[in-house]
Amino acid sequence: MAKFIDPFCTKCEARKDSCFYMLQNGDLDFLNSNKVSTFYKKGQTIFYAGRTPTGIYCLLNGKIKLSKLGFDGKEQIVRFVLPGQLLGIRALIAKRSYTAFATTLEDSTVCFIDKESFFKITNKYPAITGCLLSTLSQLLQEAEDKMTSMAQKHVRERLAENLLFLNNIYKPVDIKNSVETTASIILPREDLANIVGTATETVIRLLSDFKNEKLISIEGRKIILKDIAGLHKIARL
DNA sequence: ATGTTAGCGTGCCTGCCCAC
DNA sequence: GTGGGCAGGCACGCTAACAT
Repeated sequence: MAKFIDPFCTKCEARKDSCFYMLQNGDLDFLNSNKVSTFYKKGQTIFYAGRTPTGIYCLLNGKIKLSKLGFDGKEQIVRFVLPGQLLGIRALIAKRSYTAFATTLEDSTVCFIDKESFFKITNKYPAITGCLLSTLSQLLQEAEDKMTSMAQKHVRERLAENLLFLNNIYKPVDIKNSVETTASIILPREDLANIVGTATETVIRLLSDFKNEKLISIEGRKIILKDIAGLHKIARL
């Protein structure tokens, strides 16, 4: 279980994965004195759709899901946020309200930087703006891929695709670059269904099929991928 | 130790889409 | 029009985790 830690930005492990990696010591001190670190327990909401952003959030440790509610009140998970990634950047830059809910998937520590301080830093470092543009482009690419997948793939294919995606999310940092190594995915079936865009029962049935086909193993709530190549084939990747 | 709750798994039924 | 496949929804039972 994650513990609350409030490091100086100079010592922040997550910073090397963020757009703030190029900041010099003086500016790190400035960032450090203008950030507020908050510890959230699993399942807590960081911000709600409709709220006006007053700054940005940077995830220090833990995992966060960004989700939207459909017309019928059904949740759709649109993205995961990992340590070092920024949260709420699109709404802040677009000067719009948040369009999604941010909820912790596990105990997490989040740093909040008010928008004045954030824009002061980005104005001084054009490279950060470049990094943000790159990040937003990547998010757009992912959204387009997801849209295509939802429109053209069957639930079975989408589930395989998302299991492979989650495998990367849940990999420990030290084996992150290993293609074949698998992780234990610990996510409620309901959340999995909300990512795939289907019903919980359908996910349970398909997971059971995958298990019988020896593509995965299930230990309680843990899902472990056994046949990465097989899942790739099903997902048509 | 016991009761409660949340999550998981399964069966059954229904609706939609497509091929014939 | 009909049958088959796919997917969703509802109901129910089981189990593990949690609270008292």
